[in-house]
Amino acid sequence: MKPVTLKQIAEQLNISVTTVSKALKDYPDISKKTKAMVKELAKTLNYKPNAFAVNLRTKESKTVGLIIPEIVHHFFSNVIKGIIAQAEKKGYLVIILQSNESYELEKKQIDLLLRQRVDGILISLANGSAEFHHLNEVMAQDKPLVMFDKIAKIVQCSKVIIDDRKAGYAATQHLIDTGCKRIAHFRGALLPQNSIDRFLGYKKALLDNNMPYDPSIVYICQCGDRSFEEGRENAKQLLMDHDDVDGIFINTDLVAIGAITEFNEQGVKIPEDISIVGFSNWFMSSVISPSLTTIDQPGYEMGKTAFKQLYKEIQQKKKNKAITHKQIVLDTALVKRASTK
Amino acid sequence: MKPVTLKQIAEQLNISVTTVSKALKDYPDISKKTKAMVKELAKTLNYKPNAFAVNLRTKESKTVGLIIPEIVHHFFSNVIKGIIAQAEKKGYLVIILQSNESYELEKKQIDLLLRQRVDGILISLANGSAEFHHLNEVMAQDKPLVMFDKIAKIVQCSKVIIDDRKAGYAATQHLIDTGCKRIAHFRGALLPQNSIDRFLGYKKALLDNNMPYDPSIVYICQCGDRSFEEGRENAKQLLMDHDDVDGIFINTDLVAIGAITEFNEQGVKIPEDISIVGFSNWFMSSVISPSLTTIDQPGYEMGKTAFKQLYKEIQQKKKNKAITHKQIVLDTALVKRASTK
DNA sequence: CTGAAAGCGCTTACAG
DNA sequence: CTGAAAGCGCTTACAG
Repeated sequence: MKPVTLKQIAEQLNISVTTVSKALKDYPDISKKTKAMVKELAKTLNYKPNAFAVNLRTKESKTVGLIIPEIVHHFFSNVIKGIIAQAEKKGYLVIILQSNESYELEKKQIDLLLRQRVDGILISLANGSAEFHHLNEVMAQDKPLVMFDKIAKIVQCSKVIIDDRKAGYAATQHLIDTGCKRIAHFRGALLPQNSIDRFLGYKKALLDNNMPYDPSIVYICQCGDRSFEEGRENAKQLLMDHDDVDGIFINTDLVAIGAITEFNEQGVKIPEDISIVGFSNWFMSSVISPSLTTIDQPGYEMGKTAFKQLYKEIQQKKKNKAITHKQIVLDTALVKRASTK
Repeated sequence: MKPVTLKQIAEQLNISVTTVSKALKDYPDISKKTKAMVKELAKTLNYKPNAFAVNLRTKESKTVGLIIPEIVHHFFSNVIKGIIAQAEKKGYLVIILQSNESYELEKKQIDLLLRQRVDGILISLANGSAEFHHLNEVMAQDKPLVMFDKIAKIVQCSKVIIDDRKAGYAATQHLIDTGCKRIAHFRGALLPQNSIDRFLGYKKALLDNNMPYDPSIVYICQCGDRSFEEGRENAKQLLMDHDDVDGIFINTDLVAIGAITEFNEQGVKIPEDISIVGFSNWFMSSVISPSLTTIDQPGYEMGKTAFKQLYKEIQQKKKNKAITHKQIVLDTALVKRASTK
């Protein structure tokens, strides 16, 4: 059974396609009688407008694209949920693509979305992305672009982020306040702005408290698929190289959970021997033992906010107004649990 | 900057739109010279075909819809990942919608996807869905539909599932094999087929082992947003009502983790006082303490398989062949950990 | 209040 | 080897 078209309705009713179209959209210049007649038949025939045809005419797809590094991820799946919820409210559909932390894929996916003529794009960058020509291309086409969480400062578009530096500072300060004397850091990969900023917050907190910054107790993890294993490995290495460390600020909860698992197995007491602060407040951080002190990062809200901003820019563009970029910083909060004193 | 069209390329080259279109698609009846010329200019101008126009002509959208009860969910996010990965391989985009376990929303979303003229739909049902007219409508339009995980037996379409009854049986048998004498069950909501089947597997294992089935130690949870809390509440109730229970088979890991948390707090020893088997093998089940024995449910593979089947049916439809429905059952495995003896 | 006509950007059967 | 023409299903400015 092929979908019903306006033409079929028009023919059955012996009126023009124009009138049918206008009647369904409640144009004021159509008689009540005609409207009622058309609407009834449309309902009976289960008419659904062909989105392609509408889009082609109106140059609007009511669809946005979302590129995200990883879907199986507590934080990002909350962001997705927020975006989809907000998009649905405004009558938009969301096409989701996973970049797998690959710059090449990300580039290809931007191209796919542009072909698809989405009305706007939401993106959280892959770790590997250090070159942004593909993003500038989006903007060159006057297509609204909003970055969130993993952003590039240099790209001129709206951004929704948290203050990673401040949050990293708060996490480290908490370790200091609870008596830690030698604090290590498991940082994220080198490129992403947020792992840089969390690290800088860590460093600043140390210096502000007259504690020496020692690069030999800063460990790196890629925070991809192997986050949990990286946490274990770094913890193991740390115990071997620096058994005087009594606190660690860890870039991501999943890495922190790996570290906790390793410490538990080796009989290192948390927080007595070593205190740990994570980052992101994944659900599982509240149920492991000891439960993890961490920084709460509002994923759902970030998704909602990012879509709202994108929507605003889409509207601006529709009205031929200049698109105004905005940087929105969401609040984070330290969640104290059992992994710190 | 507006997107470049075929017409613009044609004008610049002083040839027809037809020729440009054919050249870009490597039709054999276009000269090599023309092809080279067209392709070069297309590249320079950064030409991207307008998907709406193509779709309108070809009646294909190269897009599929996915409706899922919940996105922030270890199992489902793995399914999504599998679907997207497979879709990308075949050049398809995926529009994701979350039904929030609501039948009304699900119905509305099916309608949205049909308007969008997606080439096919993948769905895992909301708990509340007991009426399937919206799904039959999809099939009435000859639109391929594949259900996965949360299915309705009565709907005539392809399905990708696990054998929940067998898995529930295996989980319960494991409790029996490890010495449990009185085994409770925390089942899922009443409607979904898989919570029914897991329950039936539990029941059959009891009977096959000459153990009495006692409905008073079967607790229900909705397994929605409040899974964790439901696990705690049920565990608390169980301790009050039936302190002779020494084993529980729990419908979902997240509920089981709630129960474990409650037992830990109340000083009930796992597995000495009570053994627990969960279902789904969420990542966090391996890191909590005690780690949770559970049934591994292959989410990523389920997503891949579901898309593959959908793709097959889309191809069949394109060739005007009859669509052949298939029920695919994926393997599960018991993962033994510390919550059972 | 109604409708003929143009056009969105493509594809493809057909003619030459 | 190339191109004119029709058409996919809509929307909307315009005429009557």
